[in-house]
Formats: sequence, structure tokens, C-alpha cells
Amino acid sequence: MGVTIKDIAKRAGVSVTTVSRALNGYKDIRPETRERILRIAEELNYRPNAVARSLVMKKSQTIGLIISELTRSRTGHDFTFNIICGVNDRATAMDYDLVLSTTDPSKQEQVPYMELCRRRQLDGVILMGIRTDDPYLKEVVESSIPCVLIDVPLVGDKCGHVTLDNERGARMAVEHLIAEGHREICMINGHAQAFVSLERLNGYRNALKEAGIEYRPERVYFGDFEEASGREGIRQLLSRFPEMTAVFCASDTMAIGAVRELKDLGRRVPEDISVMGFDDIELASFVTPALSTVSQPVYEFGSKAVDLLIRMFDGEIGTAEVLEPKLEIRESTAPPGC
Amino acid sequence: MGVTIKDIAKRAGVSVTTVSRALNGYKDIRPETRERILRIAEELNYRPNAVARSLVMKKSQTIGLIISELTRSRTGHDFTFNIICGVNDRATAMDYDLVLSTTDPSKQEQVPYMELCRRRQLDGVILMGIRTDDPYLKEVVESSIPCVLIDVPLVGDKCGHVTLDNERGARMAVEHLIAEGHREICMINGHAQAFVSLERLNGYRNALKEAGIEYRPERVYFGDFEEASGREGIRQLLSRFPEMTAVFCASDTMAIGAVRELKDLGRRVPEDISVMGFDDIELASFVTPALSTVSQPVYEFGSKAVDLLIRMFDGEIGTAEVLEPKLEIRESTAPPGC
DNA sequence: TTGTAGGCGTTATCAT
DNA sequence: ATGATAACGCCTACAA
Repeated sequence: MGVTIKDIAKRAGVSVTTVSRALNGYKDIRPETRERILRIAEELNYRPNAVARSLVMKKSQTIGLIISELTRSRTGHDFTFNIICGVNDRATAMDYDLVLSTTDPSKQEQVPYMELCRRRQLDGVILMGIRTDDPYLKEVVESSIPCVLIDVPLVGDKCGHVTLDNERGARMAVEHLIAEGHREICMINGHAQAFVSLERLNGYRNALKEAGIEYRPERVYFGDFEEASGREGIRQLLSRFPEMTAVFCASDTMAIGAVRELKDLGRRVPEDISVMGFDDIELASFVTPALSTVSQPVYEFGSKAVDLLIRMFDGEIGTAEVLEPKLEIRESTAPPGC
Repeated sequence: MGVTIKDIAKRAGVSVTTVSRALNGYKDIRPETRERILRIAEELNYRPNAVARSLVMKKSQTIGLIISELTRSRTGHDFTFNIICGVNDRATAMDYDLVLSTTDPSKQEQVPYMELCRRRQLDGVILMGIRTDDPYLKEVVESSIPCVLIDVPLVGDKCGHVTLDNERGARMAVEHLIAEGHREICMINGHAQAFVSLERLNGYRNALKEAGIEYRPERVYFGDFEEASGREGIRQLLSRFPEMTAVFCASDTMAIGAVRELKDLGRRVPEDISVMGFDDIELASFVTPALSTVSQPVYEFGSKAVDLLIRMFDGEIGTAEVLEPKLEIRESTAPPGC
């Protein structure tokens, strides 16, 4: 079936060694011989067998993108997709192939990430969607295979991460609300098993502090990033803090849930309550009112992750890549009582 | 680094052959020997090297998912993502690894699909997003490697496809419009290099015919599935056919564009003009008014594609999998003048 | 039931 | 400048 260097060697009347060297651009080969070999390879439409090469080189030119709970969360859709795009594009550009894999902690998968890595000899992996309490997180970070985490701020010898300056993003969001005149600001946060939740909470708190507004922990509802928890969150907060005029949500999905629930409750957004999201998913600009939110350069998360990984292949140690958020003001926020 | 069957053999005091057979469940091996080998493999945390195995077996237990223009089209987002999920989940369940790859015909990539296939010894590929005028389509179908196309109705010995009954879907959409009382119905179609456009056009035409409404080709605008072309399309159609009361769009993205343009033009949806979409992307139910549309079981496209592929591995010839559309009536359609 | 030997396609070492 | 030869980790006749 496939033509191999052996076929070329035979046809060119040389040894496979010579063919291999000619093909790989070694210098110690007579130009004419090289020409001839290259020509024959061309004629025969030869394609190197990456599998054989991986075996002997112990390097597969392949990186793995491992996504936790790919299918389940709706929140992830847009975010995940953009990561995939970024990773794929950059990997392709850098001449790496990409294998996609997913895990589902709830399914108690016994054969986790590293299984795949060793089996397929992946040169490195990019991990996303992992919770801080995921039992395999430790395994991955401790393993010798280079890895890059998305939104999990760990660094190690062969482990780095890329994330957003979440504290800053949240702070910008709340500062905007304050600048508009709000003082009674609640927060609907993600679950505590995500580092981003903690950092966004810090941002919320710091913004209040700087404005001289008291931080009250009971004004923070912990949801799970999904729409339903946004609905639930706003309902609870509203009943306990009827004086609230604005809410900052740690995800657009929750923000959308909050807006919908508010609508059901007969409250207007932003006239009665301002709602700020986080992420800037595609939906954010399509819903009514269009969502004011904090935008993350998600595609860059993916491409930076690949770059970081490849730098570690080249011997560098893991680092942290912290990207900058950008405020995206649309229609869901306005001065109170406006 | 990695432990191999050689290590196990040494430790167990047997030959690698015996180890290999024990591990692969051959029967011609003494139970005690097998037990011992299995135990040692466990102890050593042995993992078979898929690369080595692929080399000798000429089978990689890997399928490729090749997506044309992954990043560029916004239309594709939701559709593509769901395909990825379906393919990934099913492939994992069937014990195949997945390599993701993309092509961009506009970039004149010289090393197309088959390159990847041969290089990585992919057992088969799933292709999506390919235009009928893509130069590589022929190459793929003619090649000996099993392939499944999404939305391109070709079958061959080792080539099958999965698609929707697009004619029926479009017919259902237009029939719904007609049932609501519309008779002046225009269409915003996708580009002619997609088979689905042609079939949806057929559905539109057939629905009109069955209702005794004259089909007028000039009432069909050909866009490119993207939002901008929905805007452009509705503008042109409206100026030429002011009597129009409804429009059927071949994609939700174009429908959303049409709705937005109508809004800009001061027309109300659905009071002045009813708008029907196609695809039922996530956005469809979030925009205002929520989009009436034709739903495709996209996730199933992905999983069915994997199933079909694996059946071809087992010797079956390519077949066509045609899935059923489902009407999703929401708020963007209503009786005319309502 | 188990072992020997050869090979999968490639690269690397060491001669020549 | 080129060629044997030996890996890489695994599988599979064929022997014993």
C-alpha cells in the first residue's frame, strides 16, 4: 500500500539510510544523489509515516487537548469552541497534530488523562474545564509530560497555565456599576471549585472597598455558571436585598438567567436592575437587552497555550500567561432609577 | 521511561510473546501464567504503546475529524461544536481516539486531507463543511480510506454520508407559513455550493406547488448562510416584492440578520413579516423574537457518522444516513397582518 | 503451552 | 559520501 523509503532506496539504487538522510536535509550527501532521491520520492508520491517516526523518535508531534465535561455544560459552548479554534489553528501552524479528548469526572473514568498521553505518546497536553477538586489534577501536574492548564493557576517545571486577570476583570465590571451610581450591588458567583470564581469575588470586593462601600458576604450567591443558577441566584438575592439596584454575574450564562428571571418577576433591565455578565459569549450581544459584560480573549487562550507548551518542549520551565479583560458595555446596565 | 512488555517478560521469566498473548487475551496460555503476567503488568503500571501497535497492525484506532474553515464562519459555531461533541463522545465510547484537523481552501493548502490520513495512519475520516466545488472532495472520495461526509450526499464503496432530509425540513417550514395564511413567501437561501441549499430550495418550491402557489425564482435570494447576507437578502427582496409577508431563511444566522435588518427598517416581526430560520442553533431561542426554525439533530450527525465509519471498517459499504428535521415554532412567525 | 525470529517504517550509530 | 546494523515496542507465524 504505502510507499516507504525502502521503495525509494531500491529505485534509486541506494540504501535506506541515504534516503532517510536525503529526505531529512542532511548535508553529508552528494547533491546529485539528493536530487535523484527527492525526485523519486516525488514521483512515487511518498509520504513519511509519522507513526514509525514517532516510535523511534519518541516524539509524536502531537498535542492533546483535554476538555472536562465537553458536552454537558451549556456555559462552555462558546468558550470551549473558541479555545478549540485557537489551539487548533496555532498547533497546525506550528506543525503539530491535535488529538481531542474529554473526561467526565462524574463518570468516574478510571483511565484518565495520562493514559492517553502515554498510549499515544503525546508530546504535551492542554487541559481545560478542570475543577480544583478534580482528583486527576495532581496526577497531571506531577507527571513528567508538559502541560498547560486553562484557568487553573498552577506552575511547575513542566506545567504552566494561561488565564485572565480575573480580579481585574471583575473589578472593572463593578467599578463600572459604581461609576454609574450604583451602591447596592450583589454578585452571583460561579462555584467555589473554580479559581476564577475566587478571583472574580476578589475583584468585586476590591472594587467595593475602593469605593468605600461595605462588602457583605451574604450578598454573594454561589451558583454554578449555568443559566438556572442565575435565575435562582437573582431570586434569592432580590428577596433578601430588595434595595439592590445592580448585580454582577460571574458568567454571561448566569447573567442571562438572571435577566430572564427578572423579566418573569416583572422587573425591567436595566431600568430597575442593572445586570453585568462575564465572558462575552456570542449570545451576550444577541439577547435583549444586549448584555454588558467583561470580554475575555478566549481564542488567544488557545493559541497562547500552544505557544507556551512548545516553549516547554524546548526546555523552558512553566510560566503563567495572564491575559487582559476588556469591558464591553451594552444595554443591560444603566444608572439606577433611570 | 515507559515500561514495555519486555520489562514484564523479564520480571515474569517468560518471553515477550507470552506476555503479548496474555495481555491480549489469547486462550493458549496457562491460567497461572496469565495471572502472573497480568499482575506484574498491573504492578508496573504498564500501558501498551499505541504507536508501536499501530505500526505493526497498520491500524491506529484513530479517526480524523476534518473541518473546513473551522474558525471563519460564525454560522458554523453551534453546528460545528455539536458535531464535535457527537463525534468525540461516540468515538470515545467505541474506543477510538480522535484527531482534529482543519483546512482552508482559500489558503490554498497544498497538503490536504489525505496527507494527514496517510501520515498518521488514520483508520478513517469524517469530513464537514466541504463545498461541492472543493478541489479535494474528489480526492477524498476516490481514496481508499473510509470516509463519512457531513451534508454532502455522496456514497461509494468506502464512503458514506450523514445528512438531514433537507427537502422535507424546508417543506415543513414553508408549509407552516402557508398554514398560517401566508402566500407571498420569499426565500433567503445559502450559497449554491452547498447541497443543502439546493435541497432546501426544492422543499420551498414543493411546498408552494402543493399549495397551488406559483414558484417564482426571482423571489429566492442566494446568500452565504452568514448574518450579513440575511440583512442584504431581506433588503433586496423587500424592495422588489413589497407584498411579501413571510420569508424562509436557509439558516438561523441569516434569519437573525433578516430580523435585525427588518427592525432597522422599522418593520415588526412577526406582525409585518414572519421569519423562519433553519438549524435551530442555540441563539435561535435567545433572540427576540425567538426564532421559529427547523431543528436538526446535529449531535446525532456526529455520532451516526462515527457509527457509519466503524461499520465500514468492518467491511460494510458506504450508505446514506438521512435524519429527520423537526419544526420548532417560536415567536418569529404568525399569521399575516396579525 | 511457550519461545524464536522476523518484521512494521523510520532514525541513529558506526564503519567504510 | 554511503551502507550495514541495530534499535523503537509490539505482534504473529512457525517451531518446539
